[in-house]
Amino acid sequence: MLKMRKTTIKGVAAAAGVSVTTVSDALSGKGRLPDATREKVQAIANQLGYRPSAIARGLRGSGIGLVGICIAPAGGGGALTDVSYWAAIVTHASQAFLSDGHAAVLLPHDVGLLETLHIPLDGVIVVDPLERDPVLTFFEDRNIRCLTIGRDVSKTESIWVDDDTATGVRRLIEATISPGTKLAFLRVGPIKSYVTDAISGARSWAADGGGTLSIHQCAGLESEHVAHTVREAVHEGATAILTQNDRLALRVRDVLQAMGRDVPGDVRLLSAADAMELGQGPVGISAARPHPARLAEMAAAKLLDMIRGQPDVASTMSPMEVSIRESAPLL
Amino acid sequence: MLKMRKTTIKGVAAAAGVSVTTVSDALSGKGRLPDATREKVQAIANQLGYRPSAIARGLRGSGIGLVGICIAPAGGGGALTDVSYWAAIVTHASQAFLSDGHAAVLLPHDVGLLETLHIPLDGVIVVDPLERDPVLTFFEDRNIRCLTIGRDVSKTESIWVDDDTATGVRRLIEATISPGTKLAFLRVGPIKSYVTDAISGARSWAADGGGTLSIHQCAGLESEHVAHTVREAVHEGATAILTQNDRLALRVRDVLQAMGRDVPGDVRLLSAADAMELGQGPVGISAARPHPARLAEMAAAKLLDMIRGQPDVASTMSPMEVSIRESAPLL
DNA sequence: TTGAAAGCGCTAACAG
DNA sequence: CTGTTAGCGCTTTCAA
Repeated sequence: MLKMRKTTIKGVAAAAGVSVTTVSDALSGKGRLPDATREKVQAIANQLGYRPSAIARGLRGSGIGLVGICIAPAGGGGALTDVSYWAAIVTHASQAFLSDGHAAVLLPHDVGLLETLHIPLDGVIVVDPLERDPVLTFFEDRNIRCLTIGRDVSKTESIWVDDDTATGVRRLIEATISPGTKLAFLRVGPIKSYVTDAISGARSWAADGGGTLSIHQCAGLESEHVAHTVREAVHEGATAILTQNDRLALRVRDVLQAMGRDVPGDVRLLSAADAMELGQGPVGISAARPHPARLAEMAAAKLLDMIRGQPDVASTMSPMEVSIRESAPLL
Repeated sequence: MLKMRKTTIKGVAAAAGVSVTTVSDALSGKGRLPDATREKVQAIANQLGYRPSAIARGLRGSGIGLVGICIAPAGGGGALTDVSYWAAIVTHASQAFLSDGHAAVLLPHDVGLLETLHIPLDGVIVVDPLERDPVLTFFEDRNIRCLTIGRDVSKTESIWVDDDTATGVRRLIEATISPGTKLAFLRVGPIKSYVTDAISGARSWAADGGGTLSIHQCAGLESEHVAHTVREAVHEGATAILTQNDRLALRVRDVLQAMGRDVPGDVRLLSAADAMELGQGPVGISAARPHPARLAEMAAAKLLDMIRGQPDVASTMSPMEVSIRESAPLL
């Protein structure tokens, strides 16, 4: 099979015996040509298998219809539930972009790699940015419109979409933890906005006389680290544990069981981020419910607005519901 | 803040008092300019925040470094396990592309949408193509290099990477189902190559005197449909059921339990596609193990070879292991 | 060692 | 109604 040069607009023009303008107009529906000409040109273009070059078209100005999705790595070697969160965001955002004629490019959360990429992006969504995230600076530097799901707490000027984790967590605690309780918050991995928010939710509960709060950092998601931290918390008298996320909650549940502590009898267990898995197993775990799909759709819509040059795009907090389960039933 | 026009190579040239050629050479390392000139130009470019336009660069020929990933929709409103399969493929393929300077674009499995997209693709991976998949024709028509994970069984000329489901399933059956057994295969959803393969694996087992095989089509994944089909199979005397995939297997397990049939006592249960979830729950389900991550890496590597113009890219079958669990223990 | 100029494929002014 | 022409930003001969 011969590798012939792709047919260009010039080829079509020649074959049809018209000018390139006529071809361009005929195919794009601009300029009112007589239907006869238009159809003739279309027929010939079709027959020649002509496909306008997206690159050449993009060169004239407006970009090429590409939007990036850049996902920060999860806390502890993401598997399980990060995947479904992540997948929900990617599919929903991507779908929203598609229905606007844009396509989503998967971007690495790594400036080194990003620098090698040279892709003409109309905008980017960064998911769960870290504190002072260099990736955000990267996009800022090249004037690429950027919107985050979750926030870089160090940036004030940025536009974002986020779950209202502070309020969600506070409500979750109020509904399930009796006043005066010693509550331990368990963190793990890099600082993301939802963690900060969860902590401030818990803090506000404590500050308003709900109880006392202590914060514990887990070295990792491995059982031994989790066990160590849980022991520490329990030893200090905590009778309720709030974990940063679902995976940590599952580990804590296992650890408590192994320690012979009853959930919720001896210790109540909560998670700041829900996931299907929390509903399964011996003792379902109460949690605040993030809405990745909704966030993704909002983020995509807003980013598209920004791309269209809309001036008044604002950040949005999305309210959370809570899932009450056996690990911390209603008071 | 002023919205100034982006600095182009011309701007840099003017600012540096040299020609555009010099700028181009200085930045791309071509043509042996004196280091003095080069550094000076680079400094100025840097200071002006100059970023060469990927589009303009691509216009000269070679494309822009984009590769598509196009995933066919799963059987019954994909959730659960499709997600992890899908995610493994997307992340691993995308990573492989990145390390070669390419970026992955998420493409819809829908020619209508694809037509609106106009993205300059160097190649595409289509995941789990359907029979006579129009999407494949679409890419073929525009001379876009295409490679599939799973195969379109109707296409002979195409290049693919696939699990060797036929052999895997046959081994799974041989290891767990005693000769002479009536085995029922349960299908659901669109025809994909792994289904065809699973069936031919089972057929070859039956043909070689292993037992008898009947094939049943489920109308959907809803409990009532599954229950209906299972009842049908059991009524015909089947004492072993092999399902097309994990989700169907989970449903069948529930249905059998609801019918008061013991697994594996009354009926042995197998799945042609493994997933983490099959290892959980009251009775773990034996299954053949697909390797999405490995397939994705192989697919990406091969596609990149094709893009580089390598002539001898061939299809590959990847061997499967099996997971033996309680639903069908070793004979 | 450097610069001028010719495109790459397409669209949008501007003439005819 | 249709054709000519001038770019879009860059790379790449080919001269100077």
